[in-house]
Amino acid sequence: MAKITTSSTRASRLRQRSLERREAERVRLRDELLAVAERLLQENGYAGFSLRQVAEATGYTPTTIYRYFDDRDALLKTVISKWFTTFAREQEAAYRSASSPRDRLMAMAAAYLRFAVEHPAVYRVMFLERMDIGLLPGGDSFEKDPGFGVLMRAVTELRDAGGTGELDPMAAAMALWVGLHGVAAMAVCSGILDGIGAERLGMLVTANTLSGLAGQ
Amino acid sequence: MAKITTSSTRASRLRQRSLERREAERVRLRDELLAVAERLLQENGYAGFSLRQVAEATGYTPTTIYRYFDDRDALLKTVISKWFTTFAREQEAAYRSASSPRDRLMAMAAAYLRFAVEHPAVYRVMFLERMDIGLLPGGDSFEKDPGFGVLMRAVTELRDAGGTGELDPMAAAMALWVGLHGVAAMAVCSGILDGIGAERLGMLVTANTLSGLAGQ
DNA sequence: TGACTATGGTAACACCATTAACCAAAAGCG
DNA sequence: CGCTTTTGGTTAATGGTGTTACCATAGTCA
Repeated sequence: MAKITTSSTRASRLRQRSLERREAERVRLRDELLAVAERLLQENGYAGFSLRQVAEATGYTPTTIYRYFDDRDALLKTVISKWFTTFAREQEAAYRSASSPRDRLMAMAAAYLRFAVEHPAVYRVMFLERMDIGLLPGGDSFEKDPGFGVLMRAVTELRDAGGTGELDPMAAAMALWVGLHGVAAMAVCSGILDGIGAERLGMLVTANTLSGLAGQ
Repeated sequence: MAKITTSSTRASRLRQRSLERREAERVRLRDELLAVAERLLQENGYAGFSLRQVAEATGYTPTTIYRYFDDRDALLKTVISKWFTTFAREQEAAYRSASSPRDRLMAMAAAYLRFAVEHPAVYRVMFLERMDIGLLPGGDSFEKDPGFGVLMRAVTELRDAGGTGELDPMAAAMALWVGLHGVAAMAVCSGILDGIGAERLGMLVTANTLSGLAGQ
């Protein structure tokens, strides 16, 4: 009886280890697929990122990817969602880097453009080419996104300090955002801003918008 | 002698007519290809517009299109260049619709957003997805584009009226444009602005930028 | 051991742009 | 008129894409 029990637990331990190895290998391959997909996306852009290339780079066949992701969009979505987290973290860091509402917003604007300029292909997918992917809460609840939640917080503080008159914080935040988005879109889509400097123009636009809001 | 001459001119006239018919048929088919390509682009967007579909819709084979255009990009470029002309005409009309620099810029902003909202797929290709296509003069000479030339004119007039301080008109025009572009990009890429109203936000952003510029 | 499942691969379908080879008809010309 | 060349279309093929159905092997577990 004791012998049988021992043997049984030993077998179950072996089985357990095997399961763990399998599971570890599974997440390892999944992570590798994600890493390769991210690299290809940054190198070749959205259009130049294909399942076949991901498969080729990892030494598997394209169909294998379907064991780990529903389809191309699901893979892309997983890659991009990590970037949304990074984006939010950087915005929060910029928020904390200053104390006055105005300085905070200027720091966040600088961080916003830095993100776009440093990761142009990623920015394109996030905010231009695949905005439909649904990682940004749409409609009137987009402030639920962590990255824009901190923007809303800063803008609300600015209003409480009397910096936006009676204007709806949502509208004020939008006004600030679209200016940055315009600069960023220009920067990542064309060379038009190369000579001007996206950061410089972004600071000008943001400062303008802030003083415009102050006059409301 | 006279007879021969007559016969010769008659033959040459027939030949001339034949040439004209051929030429007319050639431009007709070319125009049909352009019209179908434009329609498909507006219906399906840039990604969903293919030579095969254009060929299918016109009753020809895909290869025939290569007799009239170098490749897919050349066809797209021809379609889009007509839209740049339309865009410039609308901007000029907006410019003429008001008399003061400020009113002119507000009217142009409204026209800009109307263009984007009414032709979202076209706007996307022109200013987001295929800005590389080279129809906008790049670098520091982008004011050579007719549509932005009139913007530069209006901004220069605004400066002469004391509306932008000593700020470079180019920078001021950029500041105005990127705000609109941000709103437009948001409008054509997502439903985020559906509840807010792109035109309303665009007017707010433009008014903000103008009052910000006035404080320079 | 035998059934079941998980994870890979193969082959195929349906698209896509692009190119080469080809062919009929028209144009040009002696 | 008859010959050659050019024009305007075709078919066939190359190489790329996402995606699916099916198969084989190996591991899990009764």
